[in-house]
Amino acid sequence: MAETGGDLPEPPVRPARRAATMADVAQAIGVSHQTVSRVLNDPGSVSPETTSRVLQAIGELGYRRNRAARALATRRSQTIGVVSFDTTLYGPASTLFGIEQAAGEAGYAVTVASVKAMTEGSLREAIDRLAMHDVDGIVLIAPLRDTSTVLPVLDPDLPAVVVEGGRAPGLASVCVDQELGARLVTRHLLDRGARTVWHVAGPADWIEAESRVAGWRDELAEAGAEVPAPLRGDWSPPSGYQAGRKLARRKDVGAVFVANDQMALGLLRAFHEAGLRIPEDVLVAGFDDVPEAGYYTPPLTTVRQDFAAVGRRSIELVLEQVAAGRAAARHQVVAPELVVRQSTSR
Amino acid sequence: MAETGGDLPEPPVRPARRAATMADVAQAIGVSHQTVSRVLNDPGSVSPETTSRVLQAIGELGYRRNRAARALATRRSQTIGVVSFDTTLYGPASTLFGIEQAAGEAGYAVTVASVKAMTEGSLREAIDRLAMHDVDGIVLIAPLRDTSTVLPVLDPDLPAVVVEGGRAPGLASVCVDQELGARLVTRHLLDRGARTVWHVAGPADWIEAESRVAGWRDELAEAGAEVPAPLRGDWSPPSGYQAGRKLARRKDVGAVFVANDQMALGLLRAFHEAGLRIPEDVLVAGFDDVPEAGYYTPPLTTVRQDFAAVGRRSIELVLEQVAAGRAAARHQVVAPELVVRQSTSR
DNA sequence: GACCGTGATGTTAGCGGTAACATCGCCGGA
DNA sequence: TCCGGCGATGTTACCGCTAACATCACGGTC
Repeated sequence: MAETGGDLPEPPVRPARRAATMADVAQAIGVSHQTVSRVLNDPGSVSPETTSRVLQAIGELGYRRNRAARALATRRSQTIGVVSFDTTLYGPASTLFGIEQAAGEAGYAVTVASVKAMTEGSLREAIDRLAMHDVDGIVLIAPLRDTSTVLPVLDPDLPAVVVEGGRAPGLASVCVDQELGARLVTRHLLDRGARTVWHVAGPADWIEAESRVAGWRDELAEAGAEVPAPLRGDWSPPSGYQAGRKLARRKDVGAVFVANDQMALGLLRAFHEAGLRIPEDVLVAGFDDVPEAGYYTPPLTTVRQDFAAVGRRSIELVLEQVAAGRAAARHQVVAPELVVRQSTSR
Repeated sequence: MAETGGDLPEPPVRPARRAATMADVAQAIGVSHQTVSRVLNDPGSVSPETTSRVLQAIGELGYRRNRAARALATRRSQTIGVVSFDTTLYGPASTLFGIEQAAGEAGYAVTVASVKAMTEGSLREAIDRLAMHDVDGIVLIAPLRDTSTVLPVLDPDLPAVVVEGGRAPGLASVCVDQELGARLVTRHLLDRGARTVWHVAGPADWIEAESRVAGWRDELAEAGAEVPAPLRGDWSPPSGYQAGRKLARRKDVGAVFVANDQMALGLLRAFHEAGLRIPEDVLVAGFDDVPEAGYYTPPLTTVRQDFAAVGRRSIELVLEQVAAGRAAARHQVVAPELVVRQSTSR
């Protein structure tokens, strides 16, 4: 996309004083700037005596690398771009935190572009904003089932990892094993005496939601239990509340698996208002293990996702591609963990 | 702080092909690269005919600005650094989201450095990581009362804004009016018939916590009500739970103002376990208005903070300083809003 | 007709670094 | 003793852009 005048802000006033450069360090001790560069980047190629003189001068002059110059010379920015859906939600916020920690440890900066809707248009706009900052790679937290919105907006030459998304040809990806998590919690509810398990699912176009539906459905089928039609939510507490009101009107609901903890909270609210006791009357379980889940009324059984591990793995994969100079369609899966609390303990 | 060899990752393989440059665009239509630069940065200084030829060539060649070169030439990176405490918490995550949106609209990238503890050491490390990326300004989400940990780590020449922090000489800042929020909710509880209001406060060294204590205390004093000693939490649900257990043992607790919604959730849990009914037996209110607060059992009265506005104001202030080339110790206050729900409706 | 000012565009240099090629001295082998 | 190789360091050029200075043509005024 071409930029035109007016898109960027006016370059502001230059800083009052400039920092020491390699040329300054070199001149101070009578070596070439190339020698200073070698000390920092290829230390074995400089004699120990010269190396220590250079390091001392660096310390005395307060020299600090100039990222812009290095990026220009190497054509690399040491920056990873992250495109994410709503980062005030616990899952994306936690994944982003993990990404930022892992990137920092690898010496990379993280630039974030958030999108409000996972449409091709808003993804393209976010990726264009990142491309303007010459990121070396992209981590795309795009939990959509349909990767047809993702592939057209990615530059095939730019290293990329999709997190919690569908398997796309040629793309690396990291995800938590959603189906396994759903199976674990469904099995748990059946083991606690439920004849079948109702399900409040996430949005139909989210691959996480679909995987959880698949895991719940498969586990029920394998147990020979009836498979009721799932209800649909949008991850928010109000949508869980509405689903809870519907389920509360039925007489045959003994257990509910809710696709995330926030909707589970809404559902608990609705059941409470309808006079249902958890877990005496209905077993309830969620997914995610948000920090508050242990303090719901009652404390919620849930499936814990290791978002920090997801963040670390995605940085590992994207930097592997950056270092190799080419894409690598590797796929990594992080295991979930069932956390049993009072909402299923009767 | 001087960098030495080994601190940065090995510069990776260069991209396979290089993007079009201004020189390419210029050569394609027979003008100078300076003319191309003028079209993008000073459009009024080039004739309309030449301007349209340049823009067409830019589109055809897929020219995209090179940020590193421009940063080197102007000594500006168009990047704002954000230092924040735990960005998986709702407040910091929401503020960060607001900052990222506002910066994007102003044509700036945001680079984030998260810290786990608000100590001088970890703040310095985070700011050093940002300085390595030559940020043009810093937004420091540092809700500590004692700015003595903040001032030593900030470069006086680097534009900075402190968010939710103490007033420090020479620093710009943005905050929500915490005292006002605390007064509003305390007044509300008194108006609902409480003879006095107990308080579960945040950590003693957080300025938000102290401001909320001050607002609660002042409102009680003005109402001629007894001022009980506040209990201390650390913002987490478990700490609210412990406070709730202590309060539940007393016979004289008719209303509690909890310093955030997560601790309020824990306190509600403890009261429930002790057989106390909210709001029949005790009125309970929180602070923040997290999205789940409306679905607590019962739905929680709380004080809503406009984190998005905080984010926008902080970007406005930091970019004002960047443009002016000097610090401006302006201070902006965002008003809170009382949200009344069932936990105080009897 | 000459001269001066101004708008439009071109030329040159530098921002701070890395990479490629050059130079020099020393050491070992013939 | 001479020559070649290699380690350590220096020199030059370039990365892509902006800024400062230069050039040219045209129009207006004297």
